[in-house]
Amino acid sequence: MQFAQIILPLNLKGTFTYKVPADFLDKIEVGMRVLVPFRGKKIYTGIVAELFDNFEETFVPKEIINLLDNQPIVPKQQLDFWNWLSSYYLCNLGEIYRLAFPSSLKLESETYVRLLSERTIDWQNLDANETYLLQALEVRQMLNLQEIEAFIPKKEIIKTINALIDERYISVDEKITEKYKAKEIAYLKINDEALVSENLAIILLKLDKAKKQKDLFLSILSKQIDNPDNPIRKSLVFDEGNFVNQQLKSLIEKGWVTEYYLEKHRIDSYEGEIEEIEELTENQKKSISEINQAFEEAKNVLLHGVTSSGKTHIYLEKIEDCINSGQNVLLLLPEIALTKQITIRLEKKYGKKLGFYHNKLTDFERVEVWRKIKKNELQILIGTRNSLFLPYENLGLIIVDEEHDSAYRPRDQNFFFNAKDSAMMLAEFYHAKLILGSATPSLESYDLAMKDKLRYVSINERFGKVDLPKFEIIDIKEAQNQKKIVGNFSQKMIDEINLQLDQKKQTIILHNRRGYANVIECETCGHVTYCSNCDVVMTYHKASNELKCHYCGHRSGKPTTCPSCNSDNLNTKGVGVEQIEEETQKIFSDAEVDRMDVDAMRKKFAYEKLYEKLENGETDILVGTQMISKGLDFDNIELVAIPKADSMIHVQDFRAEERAYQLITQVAGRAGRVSGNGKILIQTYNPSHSVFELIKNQNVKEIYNYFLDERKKFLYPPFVKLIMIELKHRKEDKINRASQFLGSILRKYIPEECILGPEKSPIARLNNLYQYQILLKFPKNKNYKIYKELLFKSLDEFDEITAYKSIRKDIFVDF
DNA sequence: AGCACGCCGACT
DNA sequence: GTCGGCGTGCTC
Repeated sequence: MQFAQIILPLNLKGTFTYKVPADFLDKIEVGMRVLVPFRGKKIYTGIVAELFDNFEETFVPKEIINLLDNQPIVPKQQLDFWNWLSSYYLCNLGEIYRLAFPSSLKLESETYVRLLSERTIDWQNLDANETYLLQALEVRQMLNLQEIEAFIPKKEIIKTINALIDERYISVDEKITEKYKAKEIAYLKINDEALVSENLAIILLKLDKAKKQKDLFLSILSKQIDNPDNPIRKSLVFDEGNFVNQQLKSLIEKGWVTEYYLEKHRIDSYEGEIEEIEELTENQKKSISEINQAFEEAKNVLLHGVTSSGKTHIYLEKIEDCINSGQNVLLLLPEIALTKQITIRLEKKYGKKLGFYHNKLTDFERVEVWRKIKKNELQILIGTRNSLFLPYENLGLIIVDEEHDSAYRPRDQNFFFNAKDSAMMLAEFYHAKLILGSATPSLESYDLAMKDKLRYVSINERFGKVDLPKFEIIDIKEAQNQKKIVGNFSQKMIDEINLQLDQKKQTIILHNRRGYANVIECETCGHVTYCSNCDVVMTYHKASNELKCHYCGHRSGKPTTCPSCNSDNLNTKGVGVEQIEEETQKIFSDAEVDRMDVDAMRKKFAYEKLYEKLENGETDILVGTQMISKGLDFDNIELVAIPKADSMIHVQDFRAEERAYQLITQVAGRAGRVSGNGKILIQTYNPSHSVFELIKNQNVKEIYNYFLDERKKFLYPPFVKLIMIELKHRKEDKINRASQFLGSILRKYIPEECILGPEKSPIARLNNLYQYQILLKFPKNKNYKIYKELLFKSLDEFDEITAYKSIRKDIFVDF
């Protein structure tokens, strides 16, 4: 194979062709890393995507500089997966590669500047920057751009370097440096021949003159004799005896002691005792056998288990099965931080065979996990969506916990993909089994399960037959009419919370809106403050006494008078969680009230502190946003109150009701986990709204059928496939024209009824970029592929207009 | 993506 | 007059 298609870590379409030099012909394989030149001298680490012989020379390909691996680092299954992602989500392979690899595995050449000696420097004719640079280079022969930045302003660097190149004082080169360094720890040992007793006696005699050296020698010796199999840490010996390197050095020079290094793994593994899992209940056993049945039929599973039904136990059992059959497991979680329980359990059982992979790891830690997976040293990997890209060799089972969670499809980073759906494809490429688990499955998964494309396994009873929480709807309008209301709380809700306080039980109040008030409005002229970067009203945060934009993070001080008319008649509109907290504090003045939202949790250890308070029963009432629906498993919570449930429904998003259902049900799951006395109070102006009625009855089938009917009626997933194209640019007229143009291209190929827009995005400007969007509703049959091809074609046609190249284009498939 | 090349405004 | 802005073009 003479030629190779290489994936580069750049957001460019397709792959690039390189020639394989003769030395590598018999070594190179698909999936290996190579160093290739790209655009002048720059060198990148690419991935071999394909090898082939006949190449029609329409251009002269460059040669591969070096082969970095002895064996493929990206398994075949992963490359298939990348290709699928690229075509399904319309993103470039380079973007996927960038996301998949820790950056230390993607060596990139660095530009550095070198002093040439061929001319004597004429210092008179140099400007200040040129003088600085040359002086610096006289001290250190080579400097990289970052180092130069320390003493020359960023803007002037290029100019300075170019001027000096012209004068032939310096030259510019590219250098590749290995970034990853194993963390090494120094150990000491007495050499074998020194240990022979007659030698030992002589040594000790000789050391009589050097007291400190003798002490050091003896200190090492005693440790080595006490524990011959344990390596002796140098730092430990030094700390104990206050030794210094010079003393060690002379012992080494005399050939009595050796200093050696061992690689330390940055990630500490669990070293405690290993524990067996508990016995399963009848219900759980039944689910297991249903799952086994499904696996035998080569079907994947949707495990729909009410909160605290013990889904985790079932995962553990299936993980065990998979490992016993000699294969490995990937357990995906929406976010690693909040899911302690399963981790602890698995850690106790699998110890060092368990690995973690998530965004909080440093790059080097990621590399270590990569290597361990590659070497097949881990049997279980627990991780967030990025762990889909690890180089598994022997994957037998993928579990996606909380499969409905929107953290699997974040909209604001990289290219868009849904980790849950991607996991299903990955499982297919590996011929691995898959379990999606949730107490509130996404409608899409539920629909698949009803069609038996996923096997539906449900557990509708809590672990230990604990009763499920009861739901009650409070008509706030009626309460208002009867004047039985304080602020946002009906008397009924207040009474119920007081009842809990009397019994020393804890209460959760859910209000899913950050800040104190949505807006500060001038009552005189109607002025409201908009974010300077976005087309969004700033939210008032009382706790920090400022206005915040929840979209770009912009902050500004709280105005005391109207910025427009100077009136001091300012009023707040729209209730945020801070205000609910304030009211709660006022109404239940003796209770300890805490708030849990992104703003309150920003401080270091805020979460840990709050968690402890809750655990110790110090907190009586916890007020929070959707954050409180995750990971708070406390036995003493019995009441969940939702004073303004309507705010969750009145969001313009076709998933709003589904999300409201999921959020309420998830929070409800926190109540009465042990006692079975859980109670959920939902306050609303629309007590007869179908969603609330359905939630109250908790009839899963009815709820999902209702959602499905709605989606069918208004043509939304799972009945159609949605693709959103979002165009962004600093100039509104440009983006307007461009999106109209893209719309017209699309209409040329695709039927009118499939295309909505272009129109301004609900947030017309974000971070100073104007946004327009086009929504595509494609049929969910064989035509989907055809339409998608046509979409490809349209986008290509759009890209040909050079004037629109600077427009940012984000594509959200199945968003 | 990023980097070079090329054509128009505000300054020594 | 220049410096530097960013629109445009290209990368195997």
